[in-house]
Formats: sequence, C-alpha cells, structure tokens
Amino acid sequence: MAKTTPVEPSQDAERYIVPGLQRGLQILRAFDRQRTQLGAPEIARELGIPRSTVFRLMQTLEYSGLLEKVDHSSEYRLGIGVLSLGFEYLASIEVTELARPILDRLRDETGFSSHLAIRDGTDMVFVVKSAAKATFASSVTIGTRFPAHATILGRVMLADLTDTELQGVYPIDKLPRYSDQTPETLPALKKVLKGDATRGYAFSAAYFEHGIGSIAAPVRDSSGRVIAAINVIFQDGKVEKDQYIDRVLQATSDLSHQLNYHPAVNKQERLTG
Amino acid sequence: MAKTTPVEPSQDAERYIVPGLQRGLQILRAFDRQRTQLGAPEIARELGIPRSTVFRLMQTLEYSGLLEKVDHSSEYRLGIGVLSLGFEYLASIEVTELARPILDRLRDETGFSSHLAIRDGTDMVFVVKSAAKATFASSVTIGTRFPAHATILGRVMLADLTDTELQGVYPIDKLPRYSDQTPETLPALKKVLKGDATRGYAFSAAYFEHGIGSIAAPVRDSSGRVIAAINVIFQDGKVEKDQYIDRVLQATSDLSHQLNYHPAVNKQERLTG
DNA sequence: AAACGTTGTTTTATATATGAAACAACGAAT
DNA sequence: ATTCGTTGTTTCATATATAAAACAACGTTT
Repeated sequence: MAKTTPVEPSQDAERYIVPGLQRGLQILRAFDRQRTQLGAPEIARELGIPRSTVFRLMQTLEYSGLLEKVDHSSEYRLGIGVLSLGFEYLASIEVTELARPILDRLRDETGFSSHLAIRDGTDMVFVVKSAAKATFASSVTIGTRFPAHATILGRVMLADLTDTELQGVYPIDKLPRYSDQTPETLPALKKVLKGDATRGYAFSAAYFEHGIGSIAAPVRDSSGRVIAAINVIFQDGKVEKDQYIDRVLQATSDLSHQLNYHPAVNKQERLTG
Repeated sequence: MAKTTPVEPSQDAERYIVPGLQRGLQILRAFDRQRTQLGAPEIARELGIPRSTVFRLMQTLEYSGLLEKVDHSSEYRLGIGVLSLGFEYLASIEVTELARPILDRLRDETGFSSHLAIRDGTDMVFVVKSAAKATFASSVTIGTRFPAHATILGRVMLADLTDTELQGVYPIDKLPRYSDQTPETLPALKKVLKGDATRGYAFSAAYFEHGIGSIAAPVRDSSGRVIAAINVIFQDGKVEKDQYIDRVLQATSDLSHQLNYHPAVNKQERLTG
C-alpha cells in the first residue's frame, strides 16, 4: 500500500532491485480475500506489465507452487505453497507461541474475543486470535490489517515511539480518517498517544468500528520496548470496563514477563541500546 | 523438496521460468522454523547462487517487505509481509471457514485436538486446527507438512485417487519409511488404501509417531471427490475408539454436506466431469 | 602487525531476460 | 460468414540483469 510508483530510475533504496522478483511478488499480492482468482491479462493491465512477461512470471509462480490454475479455467489462484511462508514466519516469532495460552485465558476470563497484533509501518496486523465462543464472532482473521492510528490496538503501540520515530512513520501531518473519533492530524494523534502512554492502556467504545468496544494494552520485551499489543473486543459500551481493563493488563504483564521484561529497568536505558 | 536440479536447459515445464523470481522464492523458502534467520553468504553457498546476485535478490525481498534485517546484525528473517500471502490464501478456500466450527465441536465432543488437512502432492498440509484444552498440546501448527503416505490423514485422501492418479503422485515404487508401519512400496500402500477406501475412515494407535493415535476421515465436495481430511489425535491406544470414530465421521459428513456433497450421486459420474 | 579469509557493496562486460511483434485459437459482434 | 478484439503462446532483437572481478572494511589467526 506504500511503495507504488518508482520516482527515480535508480535511487538509493531501489538500486539493486531485481525486476523479475519484484513484479512476481506484485502479482502474488494482487490476490486477496475479495479477488481470489485472477487471469494473466487482468494482471498485466492492472500492474502495467507486458503480457508476455506476466505470462512468464505466472508460469514461474505456478512452477514454484505459489499459484495454481483453477480447474479448467485459464485463471489462477494462490497455491498452497504460500501457506508455508506465512506460517514459518509465525513460528519464527517467539511472541506468538507464548501469546496463545495467555489469549485463551483472557478470552475465558472475559468471554470476549482477544487478539495479539503487531505493527508493520502504519498498519496493525493481527497475528494471534482467540475467538469467543458464544457471542458475535469477531470477523478479523489472522493477517488482517488495520490502520494503526485509528485503532486502540495501534495506539498503545505507537504510544511507545519517540517523537522522531513517530515522525518517521507518519511523514505528513494529515492522517486518514475512519470515524469521527480518529485523530486527523499528527499533533492530534500525539496528544492521544501521550494519554495512552501514561495510562498504560487504551479503551474505546466505538473507535474504529461503530458498536464495537475494545480495550488494549502493550506487550514489552526484555529491552523494554513495546513489540506487540493485546486487546479484547465486545459489543456496545455497556460493560464493566474496569475489571476487564485489569484482565487485559494482567495478560500483557504476563506475556511481557515471559519475554523477560523487567519493569524495574529504567526507561532511559533503551536509548543507550 | 521436489524440483531441485534442472535437468535440461529449457524443457517443457521450465521454458519460461524467470530466474530472478524463482531464486528469490528459493531464498524465502530457505527460512523455516529451525532456521529463522539467515545471512546472505549462507544462502549463496546453500543455493549455489553468486554472492552479488543474492545480495540484489535479498535487497529486493527486503524492499518488498518479505524479509527484514534482524536488529543490528547483517542477517535477515522473514518479514511480516509474508503473512498476508498465506492468510489471503486461507481466506480464499471455502473449506477452511466452514471447517472451523465443526472442528471446534469435534474437539469439544472428544476432548482431543482436531485438524483439517489438505494434500499438496505427497505432503499433507495442516490448514485448520482446534487445539485440545487440557491434554498434551498437539505440536503441529498450521502450515506443517507431513508425508501423506505415512499418516492416517494422508491415507484417507490418497484412498480417493485412481490407480493412475496415484501413480502420478508416486512415480517410483519405493516409498520413504517413517515407522515400521509405513508402507514401503507403492503396491503395499495401495493395499492399505483399498482398506481405507471401503472402510471410509482410518485408525491408528501409532502410525507416524509412536505413542500418538489418530482417527481420520475424508471430506468430499459437490463433485464427490475427496478434497480434505479431518482427524483427531490422542495419546496411547487405550481409547474407546468406536465412539470417536463415529464423531469424526459425523464431522466429515457435516462438512461434506456444507460443501454440497450428496452421497446419493453415483461415483461413476466423477469420471465424466 | 601482517597476512588471511570473510563479507557487504560496487563496477562492468556479456549472457540473457525482456518487450514488442507475430502467431494461432477462440468467442463476440456485425 | 466475416471481422474484430481478446487471449495463450512463441519468436527474436536488444535493453538489461547477471556473474565475475574488484573494492573496502571487517575479524581472526599467525
């Protein structure tokens, strides 16, 4: 969603880009929940890549098991090969394995769906999920992305950034809006984040989506930095929020401890690391 | 694991392969659960790709968000970008969404971990999982692969193949062994599969791993073909297997019906499709 | 401290991947 | 029927990605 148009022919970051690889990955990313199967011509038009090249790239992707022909059509869909990539990733980050039982417990204690998410630039990505039994099934699936500045979950992560880091994430002051409660500018966001940071958690009755409330708190690793966030979601705002806040804070505290976070460590220290 | 050494310069299947893309994907696949971070030289040696080329490929992968530098080291690990690929895939196959509640119910009824897996060549890939609460946590995670011929889960899927199809999957007669119960040859496998096919399920106290029992049954779609398999796993063989077999068969029956499978349809018909 | 191997990065000639064009095959439109 | 546009596939000249070589900056060993 970020890098779209190459501005200069060979700028710093793009000096050593391999076009074949980059375009192949673009093709893979063209597939999503809505558009599960695509044909070569469609992709060629959309990405502005010559037909013959798309043909070769898709042959390569099929050969590698990342795309597969759909039945007797000439269209393709994602192949089962992509699964391994995503899950090797999940298996490779320690926090996901540790988080699962903690999220399950949080779910059982509160009766709400709980999630662990991590930040990727301006996006929050759901990484582990423990779905509530009875109530409305949370529609978010693993891998779903939401704008960080417009979600409670994102805010508690952004709240850990320094001013300059935040500036790096949001180079322009104007922020996209998703509800009337979304901060519209970077200064407005900073103000909200300051509150989140001192409070140590964030709460909202309807922040990103209407009718859905959420409580989120940050997870820290041994360096003291926030590396993920946990939330629970519920319908409406008529919940005894205080006790649930404690539950969420307990979960993040547990997880942070398992990651060797020691609250005693002076926050200053992270600047030296 | 299959396609390794290109035999002829430009054979049918490989005529239009884009080397940059193929090698980039090879690099991604070099990362796994055990080796979560790798350096460029390591990969160059392993894949037999020149250092300078690996350098460019990895720059491209990093730029695309599929790899990221690990802290201050010069090594890389999988980036969060790979997540989206895998999960868009999962979201794109109908059966996974339908399977989840069914697996949960099966888990609750039996108290055992239940799984849905689909076949990719000679591999079975775990796609949905419902973990048991109390008992030993099943170590398999989503995306895990097992040899199809050596697992109950794989057998009930292979049992649906015709002789020629099976021959296509296993071109050579000799099969790799994983336990003393693994069929060693294709004819031996066929014999086992015949039993599985007529029985409609498969059972084993310790087939792939010792001390772990499993019951599996096939899931069919509207065409009548087996498209997935469901199992439950448990410790030891001292379980009242009969009742659990019924539970598993009920689960696969439910799921198959949701996929518009009608048992009444004559099996012959699928040959015409 | 000098020599060595390893590694990250850059350059450059050349092998080759690419894009344009052309082909065949198809269905839709006239 | 005939024409047209679309698409899957192939060919081929040439722009370009690549592999080798070279560089600089390391850490190790001697």
